Amino acid sequence: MQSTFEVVAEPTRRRILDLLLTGERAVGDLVAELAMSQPAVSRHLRVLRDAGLVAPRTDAQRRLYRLDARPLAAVDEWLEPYRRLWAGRLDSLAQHLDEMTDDLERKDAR
Amino acid sequence: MQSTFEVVAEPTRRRILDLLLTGERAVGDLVAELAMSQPAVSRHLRVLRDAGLVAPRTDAQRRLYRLDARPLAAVDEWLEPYRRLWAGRLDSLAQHLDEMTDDLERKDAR
DNA sequence: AAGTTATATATGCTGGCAGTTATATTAGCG
DNA sequence: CGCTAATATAACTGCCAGCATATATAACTT
Repeated sequence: MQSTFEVVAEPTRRRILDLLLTGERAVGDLVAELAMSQPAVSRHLRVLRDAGLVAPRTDAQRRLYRLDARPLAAVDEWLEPYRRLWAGRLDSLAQHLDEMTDDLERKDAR
Repeated sequence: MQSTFEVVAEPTRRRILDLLLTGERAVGDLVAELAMSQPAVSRHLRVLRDAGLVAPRTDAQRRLYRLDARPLAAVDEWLEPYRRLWAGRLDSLAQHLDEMTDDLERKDAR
């Protein structure tokens, strides 16, 4: 099994996720929008499914895939310490403190 | 040339970036911390350099590499529309509005 | 039940990536 | 100037990812 990073590194797979942002789609629809064979798309969907990033729903012969963004939180978390490095330096400390406050609130909410 | 996504998908390269978070390091230091041959590490550094994620500074025979996180902003931006999907739904709209306000402020600052 | 539609899996090919060892390069040192 | 140290590049190898074609599976249609 691949990490979320590797799964999302593939351009076509990112494209698929972007398409699913607007709502669920059948495999055929995706094939039409990506210039690629149906098996290739099904394979990418398999990888995305194994990573927990998409989930299929049966509708007659079609499989409608919907997005599940939760695994992407891992990427976001890895990015966290870098974020304040590319942001303006002066307000980075304030931003950091804001984020920590957010974290605490989130923990309280659970 | 690889995209920032692909560059960062490689676990060893992420590890290198993580190590550089605490400050610049010589190649030899990195080799010591990663269980890997020196040429392998130099190769990863080449990829990271080409991606603009690290930059070397000469110190006698050694090359000290420092982090440059700016290219990671592209990853962060791609992540943006997904972020509110894994966040709690109820406050996601407010969060979205906050982010848009931040964007405006950032534009003003430029 | 046979035919059709929609998707998944099998198979084979190919290119590129990450690792190794060997060698080149560059800088300091006696 | 020869020698050592530190890093980069070259050459080779094994492997895996992504693609296409061919085939299997599943569901609907008549």
